Amino acid sequence: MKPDHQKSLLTNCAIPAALEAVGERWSFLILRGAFNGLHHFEEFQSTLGIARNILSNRLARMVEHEILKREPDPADRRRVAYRLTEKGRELLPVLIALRQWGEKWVSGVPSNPVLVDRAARRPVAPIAVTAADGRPLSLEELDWVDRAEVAQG
Amino acid sequence: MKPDHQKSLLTNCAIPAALEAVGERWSFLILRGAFNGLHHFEEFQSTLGIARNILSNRLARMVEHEILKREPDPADRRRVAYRLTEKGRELLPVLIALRQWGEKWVSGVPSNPVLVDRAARRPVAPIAVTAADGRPLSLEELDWVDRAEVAQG
DNA sequence: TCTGCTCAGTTGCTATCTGCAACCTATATG
DNA sequence: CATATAGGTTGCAGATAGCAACTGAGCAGA
Repeated sequence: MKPDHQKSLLTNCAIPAALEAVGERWSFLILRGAFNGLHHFEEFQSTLGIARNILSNRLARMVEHEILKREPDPADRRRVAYRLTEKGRELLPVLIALRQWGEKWVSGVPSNPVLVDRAARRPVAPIAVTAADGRPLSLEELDWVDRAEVAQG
Repeated sequence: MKPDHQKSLLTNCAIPAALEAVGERWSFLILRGAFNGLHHFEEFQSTLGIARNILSNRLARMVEHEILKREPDPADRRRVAYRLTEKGRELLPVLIALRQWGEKWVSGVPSNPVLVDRAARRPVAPIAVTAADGRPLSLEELDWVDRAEVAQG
C-alpha cells in the first residue's frame, strides 16, 4: 500500500548526515557570520551574542567536520582565524534558501545585507528546485522515485 | 574598519526567524517525511523512530507556525492528517539543498528515493545560488551589500 | 453491548544540552 | 614589569530530549 521508498527514508537519506554536522543550535548562525566575513572567536561572540562555551564547542565541531578550518595567526599567536573550507562554502545555497524562506514567510522584511551578483549589482535570484536544463519545478512537477528506476546519465 | 553591514547581522537577518520555526532537532526530518507522503502521527513515529512526546511537540509547533496543517479525518475520528501548507512546501529547496550537500560531503552515497523531474524522469539539478538571469554564481562572484545601495527593480 | 485494538497523544522520570558568569593561560603592548 | 587582549575552560542552573508506561477516545468484530 505504502510506497516502497518510504521504508528507506531513514536509512538512505543524507539529511540526517547533514544535520549531524550543522544541525545544532547556533551552527547556521555561526556559518552565516563566517560568510559575512567574521573570522575570530571574539567577533563571533560579540556579533552573535552566543555563550563562549557553546561557541567554542560549535567551532571545534565544525572544524572536526572540516566545514571550517582553524588557522592560528603567525603574526599574533593569540589570534586564531576560522575560515570556511570548500565544504563549508558549499553550504551557501542552504543558508540562502533558508534566509529567503524566512524573509518571505516569517520575518516579512527584506534581510540586510543582501547577497548580490557582483557583476550586475543585483540581488541573487530566489533559490529553487530546477530540472537538469534549469527550468524551475513546482512540487506538482516532481516525483520521488527509487534510484534504481531513474534514467541516469 | 569592519564593514558596516556586520553590525546588522543579528538584527536584520531572517535566518534566526527561520530557525525559530524549523531549527529544532527533528523538525527537518519530520518535514522530509511529510514531503515523502507521511501524514499520520504513527507513520512519522515508526518511520523516524522519534519519541512520541517530541513528535507531538514538533507537530504542534509546526502547526502553530502554519508549516503543517492539522486535519482530523472525518471518516475515522481517531485519525489526524498532518499536511504541508504552501509555507511548508516552500521549504523544499532548503531541504533538497541540505540533502544534496550531505550527499556530496558527508554520507558520500546517493540518497534514496531521488527527487525527479516528472516529465523528464531525471533527477533535479544541484541547487545553486544564481543571478537574476539564471546564471549560476560562485562565491567569488558574490558580494554582501547594504540594501540601500542595491539597484532594485 | 462487551472486548479488544488502534490512533494520537500525555505523564513521569532521567539524561543530555544550553546558557551564564567567573576564571584561566598564553601572548602582546606600553 | 603591569595591564590588556584573544581564546578559551569550569561549574553550576535551567531547558530540552529521550524512553517507557499510561490514557482516552473511537472504531470493529462477536
